[in-house]
Amino acid sequence: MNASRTARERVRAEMIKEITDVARKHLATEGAAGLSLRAIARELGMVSSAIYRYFAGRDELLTALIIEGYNAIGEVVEEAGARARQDDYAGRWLAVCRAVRQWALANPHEYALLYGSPVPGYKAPPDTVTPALRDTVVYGRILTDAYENDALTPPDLGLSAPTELSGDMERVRELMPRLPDDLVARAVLAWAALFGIVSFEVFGRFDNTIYERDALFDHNVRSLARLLGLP
Amino acid sequence: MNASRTARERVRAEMIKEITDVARKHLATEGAAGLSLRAIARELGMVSSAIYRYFAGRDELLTALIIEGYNAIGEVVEEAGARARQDDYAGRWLAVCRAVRQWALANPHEYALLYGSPVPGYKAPPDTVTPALRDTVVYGRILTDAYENDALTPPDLGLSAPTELSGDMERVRELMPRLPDDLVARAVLAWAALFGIVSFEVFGRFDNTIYERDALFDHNVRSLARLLGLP
DNA sequence: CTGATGTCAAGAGCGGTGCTCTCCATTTAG
DNA sequence: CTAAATGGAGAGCACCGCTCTTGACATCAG
Repeated sequence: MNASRTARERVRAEMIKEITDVARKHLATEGAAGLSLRAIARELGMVSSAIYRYFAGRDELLTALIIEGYNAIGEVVEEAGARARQDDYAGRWLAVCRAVRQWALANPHEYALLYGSPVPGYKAPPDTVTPALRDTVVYGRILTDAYENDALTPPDLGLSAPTELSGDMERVRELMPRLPDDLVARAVLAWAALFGIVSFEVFGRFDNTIYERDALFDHNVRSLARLLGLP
Repeated sequence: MNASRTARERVRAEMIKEITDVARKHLATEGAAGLSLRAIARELGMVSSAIYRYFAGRDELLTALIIEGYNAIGEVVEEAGARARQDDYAGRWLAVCRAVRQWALANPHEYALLYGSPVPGYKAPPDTVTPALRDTVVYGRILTDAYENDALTPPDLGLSAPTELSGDMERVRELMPRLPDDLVARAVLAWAALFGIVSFEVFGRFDNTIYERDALFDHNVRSLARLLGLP
């Protein structure tokens, strides 16, 4: 009976996978706004109402795609970070940044779904939190590794993080243990800057102006590395 | 006859303004995806098809809102930059950054429309280009002013912009004349970083982690100022 | 003043959407 | 074997963008 029950659940899981596969394909071509349950059902040869046996609605399907997306970018970032020589912290940072950018350029609509405007009316459920942090975890580990091996030598900017930030910095420190507040603040800045650069490029803000995008990206990311104190 | 024709055109212009006003209100509450021509018409007490006398379709209305948005943020940025002491370049930079952030926080949906994911299938017409650059023009002027008064002393990061970027940097230099390539590259980085930070905050990426957002923003923006060489 | 012209609101209608509900065949569990 | 759970199909609701036709009205030329 356990086997038969598993049989049903297996076909159900397969159905869910088919739906999300088609949905991801539509998302890639049309964007999140163009994601239509009816179109998905049509492509799967079933009627639209049948989709509701598997997803409570459009939002739930979107959530599944968001989680998949975070895991996808998290995975490429993890792999990129792992491929670099582990004691080459700047190299790991560069690899991570390139992985983020490459994935974003290859999957612009998914990137927009994850890092662009939030879908109005859509509230991210808690299950998205962990996948959403996969890439950031890799980033944090690089910084902590570098810091513990005395490989972080950030340039003095004549600034230090205000003490009122200590609570916030403490929370961020979960991702990058042991770093002092000043460095945590810089880490947040660099991470936000990375996605600012990538978003500018993916969302078309470089059109008709910047053409040597690989070179500019690498250069900017290296500048951020220096800001963080990576050699 | 000219007067009468103007009379007609005046009521037409007023109609257009009423439509965009209502549309902006809906945009602010529902977001771009929830912008409905029918709902706008309903609120104006007319039938949806009448809207098409003034706008060719949803996209054209969206374009009007985008242009208005760019002008709105451009205006607050211009004013903020003008209010600061003109020889206080770092102060002007800080004022501009704060203006961007404040406007974004006050108008999150409009900000998302301008700097978030592009609306799928929507192609920005050329009329949006000039308004889109209003804020950036202010930014460029600050940098050029500072540079010409020898007030830009960027820290040496041991990097210089690769020569293949010279063409791109030349184009960007239209906004910030005379700056050397290295500084132009840093300027692009800092500008993208600014919008990265603001987007993180507006799009909810700081939720449950960062609470002292004013302080963190100011600190990060000051760090960027140092990176640019602003005192 | 009259007739032609241009403008615009209204309404009907098309094809699309998310979502709900009922009906029914099949599969599963006891 | 029977009762319950499952899931597909279909109809239908309210909404959407958009198009087309119709009729009221204001403007203009003769």
